[in-house]
Amino acid sequence: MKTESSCNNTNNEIQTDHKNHHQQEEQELRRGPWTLEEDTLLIHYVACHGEGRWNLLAKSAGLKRTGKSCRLRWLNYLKPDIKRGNLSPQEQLLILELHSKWGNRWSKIAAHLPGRTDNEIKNYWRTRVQKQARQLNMESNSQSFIDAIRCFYMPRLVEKIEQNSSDDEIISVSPDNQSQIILSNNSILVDSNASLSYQHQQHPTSSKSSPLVLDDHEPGHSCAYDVDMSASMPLSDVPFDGCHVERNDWIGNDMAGDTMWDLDELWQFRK
DNA sequence: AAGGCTCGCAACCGCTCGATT
DNA sequence: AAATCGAGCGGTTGCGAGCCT
Repeated sequence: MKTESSCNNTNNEIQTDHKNHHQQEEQELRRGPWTLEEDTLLIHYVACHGEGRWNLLAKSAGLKRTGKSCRLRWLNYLKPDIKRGNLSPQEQLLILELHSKWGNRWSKIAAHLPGRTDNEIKNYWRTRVQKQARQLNMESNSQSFIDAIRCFYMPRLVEKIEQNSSDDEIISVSPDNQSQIILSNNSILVDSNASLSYQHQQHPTSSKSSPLVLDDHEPGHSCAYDVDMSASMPLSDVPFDGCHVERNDWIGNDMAGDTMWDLDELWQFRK
């Protein structure tokens, strides 16, 4: 008959063994970039058994990865319908619009962009859009920046899209077919609830259309700009309270050649 | 040429939620 | 009802590539 202490010893040994085994498993788990072999294993396993039960999948497939890691690798990289390459102006426009509606609901936004992942959209927002906010000395979630997006960047995107198409064009349709973005002559209509509509208007001092009016300024000094709401789109009832930027933040920065955030272009609309 | 810096992207982490036991 | 587990989400980090000085 075992004494209590011997039972405890046995239990302790079992617990220690279990702990060691667990630690060993933890140590064996791979992290970091996926190898070609791992990708092949995962693709082959999913092809044979389908997605889901990721922890089980990881073990069964012989992958020394967590289920989470496998899931992420599959959804963000290996899945066959993943789109690669730069986001088109249409996609960028849609992201901006949907983000204004839903905020950081990346997966929800991604659901409206076939082939794009939530991770990709999140990265786009953080690296491109938030960078612009920083350069404007704005909070990326501030009303001022939202208005700057609506009043300047989104119309720019619409222009770019228009340059590539002459007729009415449906840019995007939601998965449930309840909403869509339609590009028409000089305007863009977003979703069935008419949450947003753009009308391009001619700027009085420019041959280009723009709702944005910039105050005059001296190079190297701070400047302020305001949006001329009379020349703006009807969507925004929220007053744009202006912002202050350093010219040095704009000129000579590496975004000047960017297809979306052409800051030199922005300066052309100064009074 | 080389070292430092910045940027973009892939991957990880912590948390939450819903289903199951 | 509580515990457990799988899945998903959003925030954050780390690293490689390219750029700058």
